[in-house]
Amino acid sequence: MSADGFASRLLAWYDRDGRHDLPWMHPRAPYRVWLSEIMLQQTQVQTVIPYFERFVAALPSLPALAAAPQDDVLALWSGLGYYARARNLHATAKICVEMHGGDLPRDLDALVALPGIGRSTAGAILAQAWGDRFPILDGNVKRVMARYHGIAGWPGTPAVEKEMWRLAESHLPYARMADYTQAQMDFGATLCTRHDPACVLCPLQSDCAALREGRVAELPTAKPNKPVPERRALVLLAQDARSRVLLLKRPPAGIWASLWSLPEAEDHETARAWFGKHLRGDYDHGEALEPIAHAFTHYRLQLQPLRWQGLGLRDAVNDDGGLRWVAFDELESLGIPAPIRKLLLAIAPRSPG
DNA sequence: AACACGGGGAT
DNA sequence: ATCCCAGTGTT
Repeated sequence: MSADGFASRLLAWYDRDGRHDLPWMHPRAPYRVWLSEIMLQQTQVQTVIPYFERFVAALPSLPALAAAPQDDVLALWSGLGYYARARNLHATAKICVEMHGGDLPRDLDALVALPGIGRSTAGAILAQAWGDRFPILDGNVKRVMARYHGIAGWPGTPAVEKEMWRLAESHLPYARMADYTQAQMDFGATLCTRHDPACVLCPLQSDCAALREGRVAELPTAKPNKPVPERRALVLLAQDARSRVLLLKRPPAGIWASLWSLPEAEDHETARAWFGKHLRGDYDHGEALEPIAHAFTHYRLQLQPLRWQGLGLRDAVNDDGGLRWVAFDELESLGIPAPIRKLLLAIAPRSPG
């Protein structure tokens, strides 16, 4: 074990107080570890668990994922956010079937070369799936390193991050790498938390710089914040005589890439033009529904839905591959942005509200 | 170095 | 309201 006792103390804590029953641990197979690590990027454990269970039930192996249609993968991801993760996951599965015999490569650089896998995720996969000796540097480890070593400066800056990689590497044990990796994440998520960490219970309290210096609350240094812009848009909620809803597949890049959503327009002029080109009916008969406010990390979005019923498509646009009438009972099989899904469920027949 | 990329939970 | 989370990819 490393000489300073960091890892051995963390492992002893993990044996008693860590989480040993997370779904991706039983079995702790490479495919499941990989999937869990991707889902857990910027996403908390309790959010991920039901998505993970549903995903592995539908696509239990890497080759099964590789063979699945993209719409199926996005439907399984729908509501989890950061949909590039799902597209990269799918792309990586195909590459692994093509180049690595249907398995993930057991090699750091080969993993990092795959879409959606950076250095931290690659280390987490190698350590948890095979016990290989690589560090991770996620938000938990950054927080623990900042406090334990008294490192000031936002961890997103390259200089701070580089120093933290070095420190994380310096603590690696020579055995139990899978448990050690899980231990760090459990420790950061449940004891050395962002707010009100349980320092009195901490196995590292005797050597923690932040605790010694009374800087626990101010470390790690918060990200400098900037004002977030607001964007407004109209969304067109067209229904046909059978109450089906007209959905449009979004472009493969940008926000909500490749998901099915409602047609959007910047203003009424643009909306009217789009309506006239694609639909038969009277734009001015649209009913304005309650606006939807949706907050992203980097901007706020206010959507104003306009609803029409009993419409038809113009004959000429039936071949448009990105447009589709969708019945309410088909919604669960498609990848749809969370606020749009919520809106559609609110107007569904026999729905609450 | 800064930004894009979702959604939910905590305060 | 605001922050931030088991980050990565693009510019």
